[in-house]
Amino acid sequence: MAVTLKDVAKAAGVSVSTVSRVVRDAAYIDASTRQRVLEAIQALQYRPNPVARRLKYGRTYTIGFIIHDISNPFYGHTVIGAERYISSVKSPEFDLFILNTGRDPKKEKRAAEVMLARRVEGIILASTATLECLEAFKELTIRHGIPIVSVDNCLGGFECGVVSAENQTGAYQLMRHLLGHGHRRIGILAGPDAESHAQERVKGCLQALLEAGYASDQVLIAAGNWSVEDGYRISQGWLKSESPPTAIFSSNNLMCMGALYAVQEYGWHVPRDVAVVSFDGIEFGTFLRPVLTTLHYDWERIGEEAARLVLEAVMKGGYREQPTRYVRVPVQLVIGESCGCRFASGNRRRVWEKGSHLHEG
Amino acid sequence: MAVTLKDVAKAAGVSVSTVSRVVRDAAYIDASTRQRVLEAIQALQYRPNPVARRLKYGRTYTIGFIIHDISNPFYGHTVIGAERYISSVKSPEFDLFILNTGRDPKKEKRAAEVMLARRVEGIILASTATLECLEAFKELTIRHGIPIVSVDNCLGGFECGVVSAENQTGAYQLMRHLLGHGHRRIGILAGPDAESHAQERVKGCLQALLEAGYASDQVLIAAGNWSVEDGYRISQGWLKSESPPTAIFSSNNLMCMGALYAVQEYGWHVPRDVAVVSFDGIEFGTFLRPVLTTLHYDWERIGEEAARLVLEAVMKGGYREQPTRYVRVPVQLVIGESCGCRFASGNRRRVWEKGSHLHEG
DNA sequence: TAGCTGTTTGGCAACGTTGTCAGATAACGT
DNA sequence: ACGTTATCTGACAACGTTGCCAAACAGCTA
Repeated sequence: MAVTLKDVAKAAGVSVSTVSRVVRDAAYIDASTRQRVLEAIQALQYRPNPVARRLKYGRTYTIGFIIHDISNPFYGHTVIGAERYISSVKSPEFDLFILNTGRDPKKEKRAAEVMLARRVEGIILASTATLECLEAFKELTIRHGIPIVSVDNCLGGFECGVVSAENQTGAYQLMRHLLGHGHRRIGILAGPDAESHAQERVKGCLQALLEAGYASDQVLIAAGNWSVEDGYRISQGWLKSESPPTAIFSSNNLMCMGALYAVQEYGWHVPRDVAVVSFDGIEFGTFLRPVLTTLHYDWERIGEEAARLVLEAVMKGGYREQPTRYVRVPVQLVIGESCGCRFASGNRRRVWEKGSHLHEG
Repeated sequence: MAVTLKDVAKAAGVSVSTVSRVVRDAAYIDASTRQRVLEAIQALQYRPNPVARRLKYGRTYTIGFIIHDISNPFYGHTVIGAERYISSVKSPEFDLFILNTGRDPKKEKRAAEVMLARRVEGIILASTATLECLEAFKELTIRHGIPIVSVDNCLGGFECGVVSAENQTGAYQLMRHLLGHGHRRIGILAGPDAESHAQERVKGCLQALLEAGYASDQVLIAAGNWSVEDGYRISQGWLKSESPPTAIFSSNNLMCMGALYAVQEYGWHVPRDVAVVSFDGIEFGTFLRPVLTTLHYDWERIGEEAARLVLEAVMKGGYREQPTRYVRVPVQLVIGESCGCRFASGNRRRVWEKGSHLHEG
């Protein structure tokens, strides 16, 4: 069906080896022969068969991307960044094999096996790995030598790359800004204890609180699983308690939306009755009222860096010669109205214009 | 490096053919032999090499997914749906090869060539194909026999599958609902003229307007390119005109956000001064104030149907025996506050609970 | 002329599968 | 005893590449 080297060889009146050499731009080819072969390739519209190449080289040139939820725009941006980097690498060209685990723990558990079956050469992990899965991924690296780069989560127990935002200093900045408005009682919506970036964000918060001289009974901390539901549930509990917080710090965007919903349902107003800020922006968040005060960072860049790290490791044959590497992506405080700043809404600029986020300093 | 049939054969003391037969579950295998082979497979953790299989069969078992913007949650849902369907099909297993074209016309133009180079067997097209690209894709189908399924856009000039929402009847419903509030002047933010679903949505609008006895000078129609910018620009123009609309119908979510922004910037209030409704919901749109009145439909389902159609065509060897097929996904009117209904906000339910959208009738 | 080096080619065996073909063995009816 | 059939197995040639090896030939030097 498709045009092969053999067809080109016949058309050009040379051997298959010669055509292959021209295609691969190898040395020792007569100029006139090359010309003839190139013409035949052009005429027949020959395209090398990547499958045959892969078999020959015993490699798949495939990077697996395990992702929790592509429909979350932030992860979508990560995919875009990773795809951009990977498609920018020519010879050899790599494929991205995307596996969306959704919220299905079964699928997440099977992810490692799927990756092995597809024989991916490296993995980008943008999924909250449970302890059980962690073991499986550890095995992938240790027994099969498949390098792993984790997005926004520092996996323990084995060598892997990590790309994440400046979690601690970011949370510190955001919390500091919030505290500038003088709050008596702060609620912190944390992520799962087991996840390193959740810890880092809490750490940054506590650092700011400590510096500002807050007492432990002025601070509420509760861990959610990053979901809207948990943000809602926890915030609701706080609001109904006898001393509700005057400000809520959410560790991610989804929980923040849950918090906003809870506040609104309770009949309170943001920021008049309770201030709300969030690590992570919200896609099209400027259309929310009040506009959120958030910590903004470039998710495409995160995807790009993850792809770079994993490809570098693949080229070098795993992490044997490359120790765990961390890449930190800078964050930027984006001040909106939800923190209680006196910012007039007329001051805002259109957020869909790239790079137009307001920032402090 | 990796375990091959040969290794298993040696371990089990049989020939490669025999192992292959066991793996493929072929007939004529002695029970005890099969047992021995299976044990060897288990012991050595043998996994068939998909690359070798593909080469042997001369197929790639790959479906290309050309997507305009994965970071748009709606397209993200489409990917999830397509991925779910494709991964549900076993023997043979197919891969999804995702190509994000972004807003880069160059990349979009090269998409067809990339798909040919990767030798995909079918294509899902969720990208606004320019006329130029259309020619390239036409060639893919006609000359190379690669079936194409278009998402939300009916490509002309060649046989292909189409999956889209009930555009016309949906727009009709939504517009009818809007008209129920008695408007004197309606602005319609349309999509590009060249795209069939843009036309269908306008058609539905006009149908409702005609039925309601609206005169042509009461209706404004302007075509945008689905972007926030265009929605903003066009709406701004309308608002500044001498007789601004009392209601705006947006053909998609992004343009609607632009419209909301323009209205707000102009100092008007939705829905008091101008009502706004939109085809397409907005991810987490219930967190917007006022809550939008929209037309909701299941994007995962769209991706699923697209994958089903394209796989069916691939199995049958192109569209030769299968005429163009349309799949229409039902829509649902979701009534919020932006249309001017008296709906109290307390009535709303939490939208992140699946399937909890309010609907009429 | 013979021997060397350098360039240009084609042949061929892989890579890991699959499926055909033929050979081997056992079980059957005549 | 024979052929016939059914069951089981191994050898082998593909699939489209690549890269090694050797062959062929040119242009050198001695």
